[in-house]
Amino acid sequence: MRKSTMTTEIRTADKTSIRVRFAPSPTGTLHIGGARTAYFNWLFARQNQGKVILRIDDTDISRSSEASYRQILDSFAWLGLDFDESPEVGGAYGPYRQSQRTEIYQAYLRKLQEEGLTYPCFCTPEELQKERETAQKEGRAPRYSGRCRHLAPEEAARRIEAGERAVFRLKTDVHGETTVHDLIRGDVTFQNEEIDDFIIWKADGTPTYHFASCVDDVEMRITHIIRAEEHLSNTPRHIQLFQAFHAEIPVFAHVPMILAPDRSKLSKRHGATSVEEYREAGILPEALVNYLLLLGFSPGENREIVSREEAIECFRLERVAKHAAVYDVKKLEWLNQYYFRTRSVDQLLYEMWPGLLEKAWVSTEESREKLAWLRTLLQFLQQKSRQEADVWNMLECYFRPPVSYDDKGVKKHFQHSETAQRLRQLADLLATLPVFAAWPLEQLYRQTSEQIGCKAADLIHPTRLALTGITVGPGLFDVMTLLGRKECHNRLLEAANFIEKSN
RNA sequence: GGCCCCAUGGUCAAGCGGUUAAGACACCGCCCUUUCACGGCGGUAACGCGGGUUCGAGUCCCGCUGGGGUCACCA
Repeated sequence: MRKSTMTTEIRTADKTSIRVRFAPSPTGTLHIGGARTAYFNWLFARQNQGKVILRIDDTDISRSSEASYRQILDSFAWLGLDFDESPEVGGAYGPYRQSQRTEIYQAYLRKLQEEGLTYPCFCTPEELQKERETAQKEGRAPRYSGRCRHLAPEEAARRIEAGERAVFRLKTDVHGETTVHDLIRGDVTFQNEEIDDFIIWKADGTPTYHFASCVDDVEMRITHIIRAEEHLSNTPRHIQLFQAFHAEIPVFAHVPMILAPDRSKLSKRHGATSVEEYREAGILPEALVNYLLLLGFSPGENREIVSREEAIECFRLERVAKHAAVYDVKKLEWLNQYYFRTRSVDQLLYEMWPGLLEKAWVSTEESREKLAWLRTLLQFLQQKSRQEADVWNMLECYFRPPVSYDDKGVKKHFQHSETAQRLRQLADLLATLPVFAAWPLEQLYRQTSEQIGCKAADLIHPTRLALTGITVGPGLFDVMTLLGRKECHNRLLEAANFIEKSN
C-alpha cells in the first residue's frame, strides 16, 4: 500500500508528460455522454503522447456494483479505447479504485486538519435542509452559514470525543475570487464569497466526491482535467482544494453536454442512452465513435467520416464547441450504414458465424464450396443493408423456401391473371440454360418478356417474390444464381400453386 | 432564487469585421434502375430580440429573452 501521500513536489519532475483521466462511477452503464468525454480525453492524450488513466469513482459503495464496472470496461473495449493505467492494467499510481484508497484520503484529511484548513461540523442534515429551504424562500443563496466554523476548538474536540456525529468542511476563502482556466471556455471567474464551506468528509468516515477526486488528481499527477460541463460550477471548489493541498492546479476543459431532441437532459425516456444499447442495436463502434466526435467538434474541410486515427491527428480541444449538442440518431445511422458497407465481408462472416451455427445453416466442417458461396451471398446482402440485422432478415430464404409471401408484395405482384402461368413457363425455361448464371438468366427474362409482350419488370418482381418471399434484396439474377437452378424451379412452381389456390 | 456557461437552418456544424452565410444528416423533387438501398443532380430551410462600436457586424461590447448547469453527508 502506498504510504507516501504528500507528493506535490515530485510533480515538477515529469511536467512535460500529459496525464488525463476518465473517472466513471460504476453505478450503471456507460452513457454516451461519458463515452464522448472519455473519447476526447483519449484523443488528447494520444495526440500528445500522454497517458490516459481509468479511475473508478466508487466511493459510494452502496450504489456501485461489480457488474456495472465490468460493463463499463466492456464498452470501452468495444469502442476501441484503451487505457494506460487502470484497475485492470495497473500502473504506478494505483490502486485505481477509490474504494481501495481510503488511507490516502485519510492522510490528506489529517494534513488539512493539522494545517487548520478544515473543521468539524455538527449540524444535522435536517437542520441544514431547513436552513436551505428558508434561504430559498427568502431569496438568498442556499449556502452553509459557517456556524460550526467558529466553534471553540476545545468544544469541537469535546463533542467529537463524546462521539457526536460530525462531518468535516473545508475553510474556504471568503474574500477574493477564483479563476478557472478552461481550454474550451477561456477564463471563468467566480467570487469566493459564492463558495461556502463545503463538506469534504462524511460522517460515515468516507470522503466526498469532491475531496476524493481532487486527492486522486493530485496523487495521480493529472495534468489536464477534461470532463463534462456540469462540473464547471464545482471547479472553484476543486481549485480551493488543490490550493489547500499546495498542489499545482491542473488545466481544465469542460466539454458541453449532450441533449435530447427536446433540448432536455438525455434520459431513458428518449431511447437508447448507453453505449451498450447501441451495440445491441447493431451500431458499429467505428460509427458511434465517429458520431460522438462530430457532436461538438468539427474536423474541418467538410469531413464527416473520421476514424480514430484521423481524429488523433485533427482533434483540438480548443476547437470543441461551447454549446450543448442535441443528439440525432439519424446521423448516427447514416454513419453506421457507411461503416457497415465499407467493412470487409470476411469480418461480417466471422461475426455472423456463431449465429449461423446456432440456426444450423452451417456446420463446423463446412466445405470450401459452401463457404465461398456464403461469402458471395453475404457480399451481395451487405450492399443492401444498413446493419447486420438487415442481413439476417434477408438471409433466411437462402436456406429454406419462403413460408409466406409479403402481403404488399402479393397485392402488387401476384394479382395479374397470368402470373401463375408465367411463373410455370419460366420454371420450365430454366432448364434450357446451358449455364445457370446471372447474365444468361437476364437474357432469358428479357427475351421471354418480349415474347409474352410484357415488361421485364412484370416477370422480375413476381419471380423475386416467389423465390424469396420478400420484395427487397440484391439484383434478381444474382439472387437466382445464388439459389441455384433446382431451387428456383421448385419455388416458382410453389408460388404458382399458391397463387392459383388463393384465387 | 444566487452564481456560472451557452445561443448560425429541424439536427450537427463552418464562419473568427467586408462571403451570393459552407458542408453533412433529415426532408422534398428529379435522374439511374428490376425492388430496396447506394449513387448523381437540384430544392425548401438559419445568424433569438434590442441597443451600441464601426465606413461596414453572424462575427466586438452592453442589455433582454431563451436554454442548460450548479448550489447534497450523489458522483
